[in-house]
Amino acid sequence: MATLKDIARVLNLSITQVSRALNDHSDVNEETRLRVKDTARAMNYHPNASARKLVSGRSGMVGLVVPQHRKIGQDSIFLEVVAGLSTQFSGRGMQFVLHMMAEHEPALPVYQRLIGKALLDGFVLIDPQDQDPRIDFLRKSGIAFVVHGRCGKIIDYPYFDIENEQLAYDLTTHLASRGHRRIAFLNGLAGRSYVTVREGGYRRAVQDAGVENLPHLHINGEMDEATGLTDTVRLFTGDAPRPTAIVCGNVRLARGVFEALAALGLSVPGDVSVVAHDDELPGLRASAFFPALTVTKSPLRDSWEPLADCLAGAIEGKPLGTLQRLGRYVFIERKSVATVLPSKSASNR
Amino acid sequence: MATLKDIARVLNLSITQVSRALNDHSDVNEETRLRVKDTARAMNYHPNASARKLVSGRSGMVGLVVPQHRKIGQDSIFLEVVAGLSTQFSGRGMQFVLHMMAEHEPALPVYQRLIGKALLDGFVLIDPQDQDPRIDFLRKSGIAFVVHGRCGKIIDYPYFDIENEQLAYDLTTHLASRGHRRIAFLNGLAGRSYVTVREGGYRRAVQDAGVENLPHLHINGEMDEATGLTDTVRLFTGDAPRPTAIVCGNVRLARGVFEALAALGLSVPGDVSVVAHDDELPGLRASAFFPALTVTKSPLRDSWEPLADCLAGAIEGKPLGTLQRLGRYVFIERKSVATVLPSKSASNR
DNA sequence: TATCTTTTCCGAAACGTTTCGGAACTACTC
DNA sequence: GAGTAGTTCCGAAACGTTTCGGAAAAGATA
Repeated sequence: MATLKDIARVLNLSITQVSRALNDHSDVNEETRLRVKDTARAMNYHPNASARKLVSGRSGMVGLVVPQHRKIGQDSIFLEVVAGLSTQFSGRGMQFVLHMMAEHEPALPVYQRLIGKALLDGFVLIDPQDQDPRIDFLRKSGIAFVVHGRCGKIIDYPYFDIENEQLAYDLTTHLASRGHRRIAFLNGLAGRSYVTVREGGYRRAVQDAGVENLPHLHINGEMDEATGLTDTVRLFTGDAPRPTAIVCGNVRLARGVFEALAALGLSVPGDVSVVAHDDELPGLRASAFFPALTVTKSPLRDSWEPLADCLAGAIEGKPLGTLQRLGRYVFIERKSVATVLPSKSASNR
Repeated sequence: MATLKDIARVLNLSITQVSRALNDHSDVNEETRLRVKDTARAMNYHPNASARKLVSGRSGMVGLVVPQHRKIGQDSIFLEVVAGLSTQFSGRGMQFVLHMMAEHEPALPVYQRLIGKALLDGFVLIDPQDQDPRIDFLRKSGIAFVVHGRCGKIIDYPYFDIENEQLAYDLTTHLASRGHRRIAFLNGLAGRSYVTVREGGYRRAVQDAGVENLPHLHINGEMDEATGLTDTVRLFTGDAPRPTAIVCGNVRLARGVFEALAALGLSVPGDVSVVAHDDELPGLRASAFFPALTVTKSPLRDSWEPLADCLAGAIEGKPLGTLQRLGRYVFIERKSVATVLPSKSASNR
């Protein structure tokens, strides 16, 4: 591999000057700069990342640490995350390191080790929990990072997030405004920050609508088809007051809900109205549901670019203000919601 | 971060001796070694990977370069590959770099750049093609690599592979031995080395069975359900002589075949016998088919450990003999094959 | 002519590690 | 007591880059 020394020898220049020419420093003759860049290209020179990291502290590498889990082979969201982030960073000439932990390995020591080795410039954090210790840890280590989501009270770190509170509020309120009084919410696994935040939005909407809050209508769980199906069956077979509408945390849950309702002989939206948040998961189109599903839409795919932007910015030391971004979502009304007549909404079954 | 210098200062030793103690060299007092290791742990020292790479040439990082493609969100094999390899390397204290290329970006310059930066110790190559230029390129660059599969005539590089020729031969011969004379083979995309090799095994089996080779019965294509379905429909609706048995390149194709046959009103194995190779893809169990599918089984999941082994060995400079491994497969006979009577096999439709 | 700027260049040090070639010391052999 | 062998240590160089603090040359100003 060609080094600075090789180029310097060929051009009869000092290593210093070659380095400065390649890095566009000011005190190098324009003609020299061109000569240097040309021969660098000709000798297909690439700066040695290790040497550069050693002296400048930058390696151009970022990391993602994720726990291995049994069902990872079917976790299409994980796939989306990895493919998206990798594409983003590769496109910026950065290296993307994927570190999979053993299933229940504690995360902090892993970050500790990786930081110790000093080869990563920063981390992407996904799936933040309500009180996520990783954030504090990384903040204290002084390494750059960006969070996909927000958590905690003091949000003084780079993040990309969508307005989960408002989105849950909008979905729930949409149903309430159509006369629904008992609205179920199939939310994600408790503990995840976006799940908690969405729960807040749902609560606020229920309160604003002046509806009694029935705890059994808010359900936490895995966000897959099977969960959507079983939760729906439970909602409509017990003795508890049954909902007339369901808000689903994502489209996959909604898929399960539709199946369960069909199996129970209930029609959408005739008997039950359904809405969902739509991350645009691969192989599931809300518009192709029957009836087409009313959603708030905010493609997960749009996250990777701002996330990579923010992390790159954080590494370069840009001010925090430019590193905190919110993604947009749109409300798309389709055919899965019906208006409830006052009399019907008062009946119990 | 603690460095060798820090430890040396604390223990009143030279940097040299601390380094040698930590790396278990012979000429350091046993008691010193312990003292060094203890304080290193106490100061939570981790060797700086860049510095190490710079002088020793090893960074402990390996890379996988894959092209981005439209349907990557649903490519569960890709997911399996990434999760499997990452877990393996992370478990060995190595870093796994995932580089996604733009959709039709040429691969060689990407490898060139990555090698130039000199931060990776080696590469994992997946999806080798019949004449894969990457292999020659990496060989010439002198960097370590391991191939998932084999290709070309001179196989003088580390690889992990399964016996694709023999496996296709076994599946086809199994059907021939049950009296089938027209056996279709739904193979993968032409050009991939394992597809070509399997085609060879199929050809050999057909020849050994003394059966006429009907070109229209060997079909190349994507290995998904949709392809299995459409290919089967085509096989059973044209004027060409129809098969009495089908060999599927994987279980997902077989799924599509089963669906198509059901739609066509043909029974398995009464009207058509079906066998497949089983990589144990997530969410698809050959034993849960109805009727249960006869397969050659060789879980993809068993590839990652030997692949990582071979690459690590290649980086350490182990002899080639230990770096070329073959995975086993087992033949599992179930219920999807019937014996054909001579009279029936002679009829045309 | 002497002093000051500006432009263009360079030597040397530094980053943290590994490793080569010895040095110092002890213990043993003849 | 000289030589040999073994054990335990260390200084210095090297890897390839960036950057600090100047230096040399040329032109402008006094």
